[in-house]
Amino acid sequence: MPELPEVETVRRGLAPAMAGRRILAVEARRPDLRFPFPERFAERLTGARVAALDRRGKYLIAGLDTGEALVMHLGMSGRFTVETGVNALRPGDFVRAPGVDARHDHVVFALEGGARVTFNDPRRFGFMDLVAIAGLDSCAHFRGMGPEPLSEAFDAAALSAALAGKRAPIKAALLDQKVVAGLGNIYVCEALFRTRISPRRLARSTAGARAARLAPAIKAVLTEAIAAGGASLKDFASAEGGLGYFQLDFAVYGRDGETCPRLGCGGRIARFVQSGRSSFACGRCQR
DNA sequence: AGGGGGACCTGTGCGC
DNA sequence: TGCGCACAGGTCCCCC
Repeated sequence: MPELPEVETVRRGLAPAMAGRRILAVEARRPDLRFPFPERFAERLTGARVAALDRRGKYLIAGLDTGEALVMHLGMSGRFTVETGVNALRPGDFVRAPGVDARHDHVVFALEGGARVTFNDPRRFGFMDLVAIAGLDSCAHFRGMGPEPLSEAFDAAALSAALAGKRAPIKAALLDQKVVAGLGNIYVCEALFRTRISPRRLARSTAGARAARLAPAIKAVLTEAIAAGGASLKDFASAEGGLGYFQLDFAVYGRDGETCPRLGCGGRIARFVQSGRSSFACGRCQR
């Protein structure tokens, strides 16, 4: 479920249970997710205090007082469940989010303060890693990663410079985490719709005026999505239901065949495949 | 060197 | 009801 807004929503849901707390126990129920867990994964985490829970792009970063950071990625299907007051629960009281199959509970953290945090990931495209905080920015996960789209560093000039000269379609360029961090298939489609740019347009032809429209549109669509995710945080914290991902009203994503929502356009939303992934766009108003 | 396509997994929904 | 196929929010690796 994870593009930047979803990961940020997860971060906000996990922070109260994890930030400032000591990790009392860790259980990794299999040797790997997408990648093998780091050596002595559980031992290196046990007893460590989580200083803060941060996010970079689609990654969650739990900085520890051991000098290491727990780096987590949700992949396509990763999700966390938080149960608070576990000590008060009796056997059988376990509350599970609908649609979450316990067979795919791969990592369980017991936190000081009584919370139990469970990572569930059916497809196992997610992963966890332990990285020295001193070398975090230059580690394999973050080296070369583009700016945070909601930071001041990401503006029209920065985006324009990153797109200049690129022969790839703008769709592919915006999915490239080196151009800007955190965008995925949904929000790229949505940002391109808002700016009336065709996903097929070559990135280099969007440098300049179109990039100047894109940068603020990307910030807006992400900000709105985070606000919508935040609305369902209560559900998340109580481990009931998902994050309201599909409660969000996307203008074009998943709306193949529908009439373009742009007032007065009258075009039709088409689905087509670019570099193996679905794009959704209006053929009339997006150029 | 940059970019496209396949691989990695499991689950779900659809048409037949 | 059952089967096969297409498809799903991401990233890495290989090959051109």
